[in-house]
Amino acid sequence: MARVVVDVPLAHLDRPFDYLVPPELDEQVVPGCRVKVRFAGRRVAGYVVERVATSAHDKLAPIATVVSSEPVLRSEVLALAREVADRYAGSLVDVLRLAVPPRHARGEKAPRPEAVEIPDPQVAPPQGRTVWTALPTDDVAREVAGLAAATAREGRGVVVCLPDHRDVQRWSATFAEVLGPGGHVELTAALSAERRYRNFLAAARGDRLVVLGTRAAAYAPVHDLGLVVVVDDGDDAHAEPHAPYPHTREVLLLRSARTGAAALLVGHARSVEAQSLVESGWARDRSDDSEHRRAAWPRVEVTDGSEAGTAPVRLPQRVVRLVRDADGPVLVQVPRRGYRSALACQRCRTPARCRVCEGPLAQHRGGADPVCRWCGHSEPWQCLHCSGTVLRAPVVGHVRTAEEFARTFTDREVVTSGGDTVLDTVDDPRSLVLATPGAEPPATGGYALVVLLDTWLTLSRDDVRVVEESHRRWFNALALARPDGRAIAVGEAALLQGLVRTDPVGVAIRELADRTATHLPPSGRLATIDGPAAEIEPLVTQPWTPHTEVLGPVPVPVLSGGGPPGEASTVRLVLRAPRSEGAQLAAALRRHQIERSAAKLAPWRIRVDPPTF
DNA sequence: AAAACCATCAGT
DNA sequence: CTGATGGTTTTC
Repeated sequence: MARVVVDVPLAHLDRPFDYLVPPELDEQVVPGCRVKVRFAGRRVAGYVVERVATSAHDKLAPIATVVSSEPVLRSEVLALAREVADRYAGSLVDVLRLAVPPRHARGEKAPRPEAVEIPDPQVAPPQGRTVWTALPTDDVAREVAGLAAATAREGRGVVVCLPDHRDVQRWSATFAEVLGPGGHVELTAALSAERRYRNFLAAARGDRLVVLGTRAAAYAPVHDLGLVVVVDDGDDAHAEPHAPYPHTREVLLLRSARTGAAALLVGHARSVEAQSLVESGWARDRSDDSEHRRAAWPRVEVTDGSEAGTAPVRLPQRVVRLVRDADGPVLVQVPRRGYRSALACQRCRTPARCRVCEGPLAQHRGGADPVCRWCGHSEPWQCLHCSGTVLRAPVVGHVRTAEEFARTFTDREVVTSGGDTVLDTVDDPRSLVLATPGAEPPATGGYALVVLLDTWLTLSRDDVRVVEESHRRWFNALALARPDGRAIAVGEAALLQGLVRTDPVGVAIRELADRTATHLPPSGRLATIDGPAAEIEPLVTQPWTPHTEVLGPVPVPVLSGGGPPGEASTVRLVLRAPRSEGAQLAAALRRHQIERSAAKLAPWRIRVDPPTF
């Protein structure tokens, strides 16, 4: 007999089913292989998870066919996927869809790659768990490649996850240098189906020990895992957009915990989650003191854009002067337009928060009382700081930034990077690059000057993570400056102290304290449930866990491409629980989904610890 | 989408 | 009590 996980998404069928193995298939049915079975009259795909001698069930159906004997679902990955599904109140097969790429027959038949010898990097394999907040002068890719080489030379596997495939390509070049040709494989969705499956199999078969990839690579079936690395874990590309919405950092931390593999979170900025791991003692802190930081980061100055006797301008004279004086490429970071901005006090610019739950406020019609986006509470607003009663919603006009810059700096080669035209690198010293956050191309030798425009606009985003996320973007841009480079930010100095001191850890410490005070992740556990108002409203009185606090329901902002028009309105419930009750909360959410799927009702959309909400 | 399950009821 | 019937539930 064989225990089979069937590929059906229904929550109440999220468990293995037993099947008879016909004698002629006996040798082919191995744990981890793909099979087809008859399930409720239908032929469905499945994975064999175990061969067993007995079953609690008496009338077993036979396995219909073996798709392939290739064991693509290793037991370590299966256990990880189960843990991820439980943590996020989702189904195992939903996680397996992320973990195991589609089969490609040609890729499976292709000859296996030859064994290679990895050069000795002359460093010890890493141990324990580390949060490394790197300086611009650190060659992070090369150092991580060295750690990977040291681990692989001991016969142990390595998984390195980067935000997007552009980063993977850059790092891959460095890995090829350090580990030699064939020392590692890439695993990203940008690869062809065949290439992706071949690389996956190279890891699954133990032919390659080092995997470099994007979020799906977190489940790479490398043998004897020895090291997991998450690069720039604050980047929202690490958050999986498909149910159950797992985050690469959490997946790899779970994996490190269950296998005992060393773990490294590295980036130029520090996420509050990383800081929380340091403060709880779970991970070691690797960061630099202010003296080393001053030497390695560019000097940052702030200008508020106010010229003598005039209103603040977008491109202050001080910035124009620095750009004119810069002898080398210049990077100008321009925040993307189209953010939903948070409401703030017109007079003192203090962000407007709900008096009941500290949630962000939204104003649906001008002049109407603001409504809390978390708990729905509404009342006339008054600023807690200055008692002002007028709210402002920062709005930015349509500015043709590139044209404006080309006119101002006629001796510069003005280029843009962002949206669907992202530059890989820049090497003309006359270049002035206008880039949106995350799309900044590295310049050969580094930038002479980095300009951060409109920091007030970046900071006005309506999002719990604004401060953390803004600083992450700024530090990543600043890290592209050359060692003697300079930087200038246009904004309010009082709000940019962490930036001026180039102190990513300080920013993370303050933000984490803030999260702790409001019982938000990572200090607390948070979940959101989206569903039809009639179904969600009764949940308000539900006893979730002893200390779960229920906020809302509130209308779901905008469901882009969601349900058919005219469908009953969707609302969102927000649940806040202590971290210690996280598993209990996820289990309670899961029980609702099971009940619903058994009753043939559409599942609710449930997110546990969403990066933003 | 088939099979198993279950309640109901006519006919003994 | 049995067997036929039809709707519901389960899904190995």
